[in-house]
Amino acid sequence: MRISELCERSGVAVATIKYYLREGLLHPGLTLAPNRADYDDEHVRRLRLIRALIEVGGLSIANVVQTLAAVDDESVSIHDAFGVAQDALSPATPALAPTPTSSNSPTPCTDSQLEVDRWLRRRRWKVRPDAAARTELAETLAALQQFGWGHSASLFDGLADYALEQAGLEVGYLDPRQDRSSLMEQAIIGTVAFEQAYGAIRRLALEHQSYQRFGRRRSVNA
Amino acid sequence: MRISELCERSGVAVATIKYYLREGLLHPGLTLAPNRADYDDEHVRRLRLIRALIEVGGLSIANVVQTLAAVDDESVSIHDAFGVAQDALSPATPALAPTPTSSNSPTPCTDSQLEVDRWLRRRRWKVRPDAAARTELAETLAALQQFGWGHSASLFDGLADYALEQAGLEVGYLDPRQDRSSLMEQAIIGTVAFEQAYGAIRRLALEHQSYQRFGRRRSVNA
DNA sequence: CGGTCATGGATAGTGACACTATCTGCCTGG
DNA sequence: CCAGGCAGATAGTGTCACTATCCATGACCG
Repeated sequence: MRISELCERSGVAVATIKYYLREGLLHPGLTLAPNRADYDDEHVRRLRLIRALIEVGGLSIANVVQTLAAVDDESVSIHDAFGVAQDALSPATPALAPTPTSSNSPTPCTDSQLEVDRWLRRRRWKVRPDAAARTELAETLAALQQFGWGHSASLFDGLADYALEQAGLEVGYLDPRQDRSSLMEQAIIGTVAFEQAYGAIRRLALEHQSYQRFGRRRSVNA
Repeated sequence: MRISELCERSGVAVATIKYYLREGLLHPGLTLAPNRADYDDEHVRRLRLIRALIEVGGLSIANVVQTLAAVDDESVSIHDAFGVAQDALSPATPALAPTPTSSNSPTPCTDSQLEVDRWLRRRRWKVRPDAAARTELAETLAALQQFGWGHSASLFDGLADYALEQAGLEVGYLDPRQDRSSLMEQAIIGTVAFEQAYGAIRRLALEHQSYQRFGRRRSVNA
């Protein structure tokens, strides 16, 4: 099919498809002539994956490139794919110490980092030492502490018990007998989409619970 | 204190503080003279909140403005604050039907939306009909369905049970006898930070579980 | 066979965003 | 009394994800 048909089927604008081709997100079509190329269902499928990663997962183009590279690289195992998807989802940390004019250190993040690392060891979770989520969790812990939410990483124990269980279900859902690329796609979409889903559900639950506790009397404010 | 001291104490660059003042994120200091203004601990505190919302929650400046407006508006109840924080966290939906060159409809989102709404009714969750998280969840569900993860919103039942429990704990942790602004801040930070925390923990758990299932034999790929 | 028009490929431009830099006069502390 | 920090205003920067324009080509249509 030609690019215009690919556009129609995927709902992605032609100019955007060309952009994705340039950036290497989408494999080039089969060139039939200098002004002719042929795209197939694989391209439609890939575009769906790209859009899902961007719209649902909120990934940047660069992260999508990395993730897709892992999908296409036959030497990357499913397990590694989870690592790739995980790191792509973790918001980029603005590196260490941007030193904002003053070299003052409002960064108790090192402490939190140590605490998080200890906490992971206690739980015996096998996680790469350089997993991006470690840092993210440390920063989050630091923020929570600053605003009066507990003090230690054991604050996360309940969360972690459940996350472990949920992750087990999710990983178990994957059927290793599927063809590799489907499996990869499913693993990656699962990683990003369930994360968004839990976030949304959590916010809905929070609203519901706060209604039960603080609501009913409509904003009368004493 | 003057702006340079505020900068030192908060770790935010002077130029950035000025920017926040312009954008209305930070209340102006007490003007003592055309070239003199006085800032206090409230400003330091507010800057901490702003940075936490931006760095931990990933909120845009515009969302931070909205959220802080709710914090400062005495007529907004705690319950409403959860709603505000929730909507600020939900990624902005690119409106309805951007019609990307073709008016083809690759949007089964309406179906998912109906399904999500029915699902919420079944659970008897009291949630604003226009809560942003509803739409977000519908889009996520659509994506999951496309890639072979189940079919109905009951996919989320387990997630929801746990989220409800967790949200109950979180809301229960707030002490209504605290002064209003602290309570608001704590509620808002809790909303955004626990969401990030769960995301990070979930990714760590996923990596651990996938290691148990697919790992050990290092990426040998058959 | 000739005209038209979508296409592939390249390059440049756009608008949003979150700052960042510069400039202009002031005060004010030393 | 004057060097220097400060408030306030305006303009500039870099990144990101597209989007628009251009050009030469060649497929399809009559």
